[in-house]
Amino acid sequence: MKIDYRNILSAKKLKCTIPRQLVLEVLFKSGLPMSTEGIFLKLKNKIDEATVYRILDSFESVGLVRQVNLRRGASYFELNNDHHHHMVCTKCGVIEDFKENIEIEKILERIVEKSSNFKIINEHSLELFGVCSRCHI
Amino acid sequence: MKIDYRNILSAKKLKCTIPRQLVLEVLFKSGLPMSTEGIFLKLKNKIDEATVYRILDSFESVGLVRQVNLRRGASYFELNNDHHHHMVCTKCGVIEDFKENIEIEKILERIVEKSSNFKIINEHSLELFGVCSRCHI
DNA sequence: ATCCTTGCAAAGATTTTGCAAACAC
DNA sequence: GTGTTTGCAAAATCTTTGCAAGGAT
Repeated sequence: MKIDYRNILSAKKLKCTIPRQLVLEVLFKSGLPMSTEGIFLKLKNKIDEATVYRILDSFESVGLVRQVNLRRGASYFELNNDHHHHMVCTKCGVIEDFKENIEIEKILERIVEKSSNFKIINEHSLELFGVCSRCHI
Repeated sequence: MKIDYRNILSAKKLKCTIPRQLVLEVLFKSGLPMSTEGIFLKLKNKIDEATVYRILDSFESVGLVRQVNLRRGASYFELNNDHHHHMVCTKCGVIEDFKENIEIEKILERIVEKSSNFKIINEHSLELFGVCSRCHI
């Protein structure tokens, strides 16, 4: 199936440029969180690394991507389409997604309601850190 | 109440040095996640910034502190004593803690059990991003 | 035609490293 | 005394910025 990157960008009122389409494509094909450098390397000699930073900024500010905390040196981003979270192996770095859980959502809603201070929560991020079966002795 | 930093360190088999005690003290007194730079500034002229990095590394590897994802430029760390999570205001940066929720823990356990790959989860990190009441129009 | 985006190069910020001196045990 | 940790300075890594040229609508 062919993905219409132009449509995705214009829906977010972003101009449809080659670099933006390329970054979108890389993210769609990867399906996993990627670092700026990772994206840049996939597109070596096609676009500048500073451009990757700027594109991820603009994508994040319109909600196309979200930042993921993988506790590594650099920032990681992934598409913000289906909501899910991650298990990260602290030995080999492999990432496994897990689907958003409706029970957790509800509990979080209640927690926010009880909060003194916060009225609006736009997003949340949940990561589990452990050891995958390949790395487990 | 007086906190015995020496005891905390030796329980983790870390040598009790002045810089380590100072970093511990700053983290205890702050009670909130702090960046390397924040800790360094609190201790200006007492210890080197590279030392702060090395101390946080060693603290993290023995589980004294954990890294927190605040989606800012630098890494943030906090004491790993009582388990809790954070709501972060994306406008002003204020951080509010919320207690770990036993229901969420149980759900996460079940998710891990169902996971194909992961047998051990050591830690998890959950952050909510939104707008606090002061910043909300 | 106009405004936004890109590439390039340079600067800024964050983090790591090597090594000799100082310190903990 | 021995092995670890620290300070300092330098390097490496990650990210942002200014500006002129190029591109999208």
